Amino acid sequence: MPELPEVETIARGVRERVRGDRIVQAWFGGHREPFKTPPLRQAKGLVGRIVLDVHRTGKHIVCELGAADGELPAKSLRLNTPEKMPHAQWIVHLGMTGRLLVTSPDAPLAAHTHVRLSLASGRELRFVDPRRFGRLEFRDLRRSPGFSATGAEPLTIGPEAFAALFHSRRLAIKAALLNQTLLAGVGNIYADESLFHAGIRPRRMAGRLTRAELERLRLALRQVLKHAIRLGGSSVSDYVDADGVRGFFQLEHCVYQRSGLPCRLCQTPIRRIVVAGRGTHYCANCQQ
DNA sequence: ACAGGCTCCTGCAGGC
DNA sequence: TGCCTGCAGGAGCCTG
Repeated sequence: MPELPEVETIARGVRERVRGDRIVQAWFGGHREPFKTPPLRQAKGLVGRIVLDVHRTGKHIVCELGAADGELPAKSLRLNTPEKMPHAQWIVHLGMTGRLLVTSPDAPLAAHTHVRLSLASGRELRFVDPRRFGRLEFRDLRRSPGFSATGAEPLTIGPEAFAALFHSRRLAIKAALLNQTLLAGVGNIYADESLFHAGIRPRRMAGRLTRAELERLRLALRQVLKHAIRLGGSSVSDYVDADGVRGFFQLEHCVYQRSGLPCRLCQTPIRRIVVAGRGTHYCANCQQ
C-alpha cells in the first residue's frame, strides 16, 4: 500500500515526466467512486492546463496546474507571469491499490484504469485502482484554498512539536502514528518498522511514552522513511512507481509481514497482533 | 477524546 | 481443478 515513501517516489517520477506538459484530453471511467470531485467537473477543469509541478503532501500527490487557454485576463498576459502561477490543483490519493502511471498512449490498458489524461507530448498519465479506495479531487484555486494536509510532516517535524503531538493522548502509539491529522503520511508498514527501530511496543499508550522514547521514535521514523525513499519504496501488494517499476524496501522490513519469522536482531519470532483494527507486527524482545 | 465497528472494493489464499 | 469463504486495509462515518 502506498505510504509516504511510495507516494514520494511516484510524485518524483511523475514530475520528471510530465512537468511542463499540457493536458489536451481527459477520459474518466464510469464509476462514481473514486472521485471526490465529480468526473465531468474534473475533466473540464483539467483539459488545456499545463502541469507546473507535482509534489507530495502527506499521502497525497498534488499536481499544480497553470491557467487553461482562454482563462487569462489580458492584463496578466502583458505581465508575462500567469503561466507560472498555479491556478488549479489535481489531488490524487492512492488509497490501498492506486497507481499513477506515465505511459505511451498505445500501452496496454491495465484493468481498473479509471482516468487517462492525454498530454501534448503524446504521453498519457493514467490512474489505475482495483479496489477504488483512492480519491481524486480537483481544486480551482480562484474559488478554494490550496490543498494542505492536516497533519505534520514526519520528515521535517522537530523534537518539541513531535512530543507535543502525543502529549496526554490515551491511545496506542501505533494508532496515533496512523492518525493522519497528527502525522501525515505514516501508514501500517512504516508505523510498525519505526516502532521496531525505536524499541517501542505498538500497544504502549502514546501519552505515557517518555521524552527519550519519543525522540527515539521521531528519529527512527525519519530514518526509516528516508531509507525507504532511497530504495524506491516498499513493493507489497502491487505497488509500482510512475514507470511501473517496483521498489526494494520490502526486502529490508524487520517486522512488517514477518510474523513467525525470526527477528533480524535477536531471532525471537515476530508476533502479529491487531491494534486499531490493523495487523501489527513486533518483536517482543527488542520492543518493550 | 477515544474505541470499536462498519463500509467501500477486489484479489488472493486457504479449505474442502 | 474449482468453488466458496474470509481476509487484507486507508479513511470516513457512526455509535458507545
